[in-house]
Amino acid sequence: MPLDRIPKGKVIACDTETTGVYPWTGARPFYFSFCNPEGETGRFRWKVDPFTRKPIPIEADIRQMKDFFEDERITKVFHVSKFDIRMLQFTGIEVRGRVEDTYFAAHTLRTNEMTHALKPLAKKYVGFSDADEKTLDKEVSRLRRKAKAKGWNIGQKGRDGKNPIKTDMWLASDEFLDPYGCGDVERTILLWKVFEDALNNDPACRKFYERELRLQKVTMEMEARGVRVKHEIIVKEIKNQNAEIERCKKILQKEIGQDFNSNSPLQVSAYIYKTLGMPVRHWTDSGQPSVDAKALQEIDHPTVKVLRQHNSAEKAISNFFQKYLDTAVLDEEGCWILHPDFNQVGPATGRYSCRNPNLQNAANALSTRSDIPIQARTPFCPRPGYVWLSADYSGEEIWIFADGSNGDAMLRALYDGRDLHSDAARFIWGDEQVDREKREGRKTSRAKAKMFFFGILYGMQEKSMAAFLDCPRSEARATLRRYYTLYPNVETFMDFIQETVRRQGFIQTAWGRKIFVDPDFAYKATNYYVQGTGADVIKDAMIRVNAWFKKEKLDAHIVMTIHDELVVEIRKDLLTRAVAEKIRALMEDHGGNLKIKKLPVELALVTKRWDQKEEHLDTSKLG
DNA sequence: CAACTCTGCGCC
DNA sequence: AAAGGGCGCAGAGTTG
Repeated sequence: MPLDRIPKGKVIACDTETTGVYPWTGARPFYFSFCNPEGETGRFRWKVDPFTRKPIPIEADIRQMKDFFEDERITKVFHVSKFDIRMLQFTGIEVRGRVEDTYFAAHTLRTNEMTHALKPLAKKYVGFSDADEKTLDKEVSRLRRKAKAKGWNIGQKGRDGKNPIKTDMWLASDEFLDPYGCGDVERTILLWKVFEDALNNDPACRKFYERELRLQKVTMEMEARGVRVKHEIIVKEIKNQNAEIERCKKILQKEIGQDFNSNSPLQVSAYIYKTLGMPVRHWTDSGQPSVDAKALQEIDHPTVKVLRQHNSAEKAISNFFQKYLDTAVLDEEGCWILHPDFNQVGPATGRYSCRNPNLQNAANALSTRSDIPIQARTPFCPRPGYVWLSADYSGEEIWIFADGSNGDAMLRALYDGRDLHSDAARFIWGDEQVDREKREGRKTSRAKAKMFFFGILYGMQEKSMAAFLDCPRSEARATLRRYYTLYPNVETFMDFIQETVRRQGFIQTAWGRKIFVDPDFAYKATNYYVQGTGADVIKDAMIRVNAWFKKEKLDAHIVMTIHDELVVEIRKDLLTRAVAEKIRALMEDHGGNLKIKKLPVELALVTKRWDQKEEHLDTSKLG
């Protein structure tokens, strides 16, 4: 049985159970558990009002927890500390002193772990059974049905898309909840013992673990600040897209059938390949005839065009605008704000990922390759009195590639400010073709050369390359050879990286951070190097930029991080030339981890709406 | 009903 | 032998 207090110790694992995952709309903790290295557990449990879902705090517990969490001498260990620290903040409890995080540790030590969730990790590394979760899940499912009948306010699906069972643990009795709640802190402390040793034995690894801990403060500020969206624009966009859906639906029902569902790949496939009798040219991974955009684009048929317009409109609503509407919250100033959930160590490469909503994939009609573009950035805008400075590393991948591979020709071209993809297009397909396209206002060859580079980087094989270039394999091979002649480092670097993976099972970014790669998938490793190094670049930059804002007490805030881009919200009158250039310089400085002098950063300005970004900001025009 | 896979698609 | 990398999201369809 857990104690009704916090066990003694210098290092304590902590966890909270909550009424939801989204504190911005009222989710709060109602269960707080603790475990010391000796395995003694303790917990506080508060009642939850079944109609408001609000936990009823006990003042004495809060006082005890404040004494504990504010005590700088005690190390607190969490699994995904960001979540618990924020939940505690919303309860009026500040977490001070050293924080350790088994989630960060797991990811830093083994980037290729199947999952970094607490229960599977504990099962794998310390043999801790995960049976308690299933037992509790079953009980909560049962109680949810009873609660529903009583008219209680039980968790709805939505917002996070997660199982609402996880948000209704407050329904369970101690008998069911304690083994689970205290199980998690027991797992955490056991895992920490293992991971702490591992980190101590690997100082290089610890360096990156420490960086994640420092970066988390930046992440939490970024999320708390959030991103403003205009509610009325979202509503208007949904209305417009709905009208488009209705228009398309009428045509599709008339042409194909009353109950035709264009969201069903199965039904679309039947229509395209059976009813219309089109030849199958594209296949899905599992060998089914594909009806993706690429396949449909090749079919010149009026109804198919309507089908694609319909799907685009549906996606605009479901994937973007509806999600924004569902997750936006009203702040004190009357602005609608999105508070996304950034994951610092989601991707295996060390990049950030983002969800609820994902701000890293907001459709941008200006840069999309689709011929039916979605414009999802229209509702995004700076807060009143602020502007956005959008700073992105221009051509980051190719700079990192050239740097890592010591590509003389590539570096020379980059330093000369040449357009590498244009050069490559000329080299591969000839001046005549490129010049002709230029006169006709097209950039087909250049775009193809760019895709060619990324294809190589992503490990594209000859077969796909031939399909991409629409030529026989022999010709694709010849084209690749010519590309290698222009940039010899591409071939040697790819070979070197893949050989490294086969030999040692991991690669190292320019920062020296290890990324583990399955030797059977060595072709992925070159991209891992570039993507992973890019992650190192922006993570260091975020820490520097944020620290400088703090030091200068500047009313400026990072609001988004999009792989090679930072969006900074800054009070309008503070965005001077000096400030803009300082941000640029802080980002361009790679701390000597690259051989090149700097990674060039381009600045852009957003004053009204994200989709009306003014590119190539000339900072000399600022005050 | 919840959890899973498959398909497709937006971004870098 | 075969493979274009990394994500999050939603809907359809299946499974238990």
